[in-house]
Amino acid sequence: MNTYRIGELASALGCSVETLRYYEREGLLTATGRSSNGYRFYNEDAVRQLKFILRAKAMGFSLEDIRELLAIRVDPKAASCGAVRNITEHKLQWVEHKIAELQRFRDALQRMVNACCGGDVPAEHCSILLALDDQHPIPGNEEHSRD
Amino acid sequence: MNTYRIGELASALGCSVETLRYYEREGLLTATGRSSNGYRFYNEDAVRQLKFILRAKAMGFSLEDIRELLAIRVDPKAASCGAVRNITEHKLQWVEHKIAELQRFRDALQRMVNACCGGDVPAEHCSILLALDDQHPIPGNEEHSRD
DNA sequence: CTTGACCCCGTACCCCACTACAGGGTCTAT
DNA sequence: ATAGACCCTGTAGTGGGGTACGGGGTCAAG
Repeated sequence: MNTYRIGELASALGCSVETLRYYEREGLLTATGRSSNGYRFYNEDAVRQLKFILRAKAMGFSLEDIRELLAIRVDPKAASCGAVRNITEHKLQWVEHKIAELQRFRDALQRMVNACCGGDVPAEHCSILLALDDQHPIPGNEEHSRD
Repeated sequence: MNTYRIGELASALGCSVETLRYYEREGLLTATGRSSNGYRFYNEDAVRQLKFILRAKAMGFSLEDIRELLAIRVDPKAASCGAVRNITEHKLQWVEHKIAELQRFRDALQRMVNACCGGDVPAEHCSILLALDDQHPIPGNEEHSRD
């Protein structure tokens, strides 16, 4: 099985060497091992784990969140499939909650954009500014907005 | 016109006195004036501006975004409605991107849960890493999972 | 006239997720 | 044998968005 040195891994997945060492300190990604010269090395499993971390981060998860998500991978032989499913179901609900939250943001922003003429017109009556002022709620803001 | 002291304003709108002083340092909300004793006071305009800031923050705008929006709000004749919409649309796209990624993740978790026997079996195949790894989709779960 | 709530300013500190050194060791090519 | 790329550790700094603290002034009630 081929292995990677820290710099190879970093450039392969587009993060910095310092970030990898930081993740190791934070317990998110421990190197597969050390060569006799003390250099870290990483195998394909580590590569996959790092991919996971970077993706999760791009989704807006904090490193703390990611630490928890990684824990789902509890040493697979020791844990029962049922236990893992419980954790996963719990996380699933949590992710759905996050999605719902973001969708509310999106809907509010969308309503503002829709209501805005967006032209070269002076922004005196800009409906976005008005919406943020909450003087005149944008139509549809309260009526049928069951998310 | 009635005015508020910093503590009154803070408790009225639910932020801390320190935050208000911080916003002043950051140029987001300057007090209407100072009394003879040096105390800041705020009028209704300031109250509305703070409401604006807090709502925008709740929408997910950064203080930097808000600084821009405020500049427009304060002098709406000088700015076009389109400029305001640009900022908002940009944020909107960002949020939509996050939602899409989260949904992908949710689907992966869902597939994991569905594929899991949930029994007392060792969890060797229940890896969240596998679930997110496009190279190794959970068998039989790629066909009808278009949300 | 003291007590306590409120305000002032300045500075330092917090968390998060890095990023940047400094000072050293290792490996490979020339 | 030396240059240059790479690696190590440890510590310090960054930026965003505040929060806490120390030392002091102000003001109304008792």
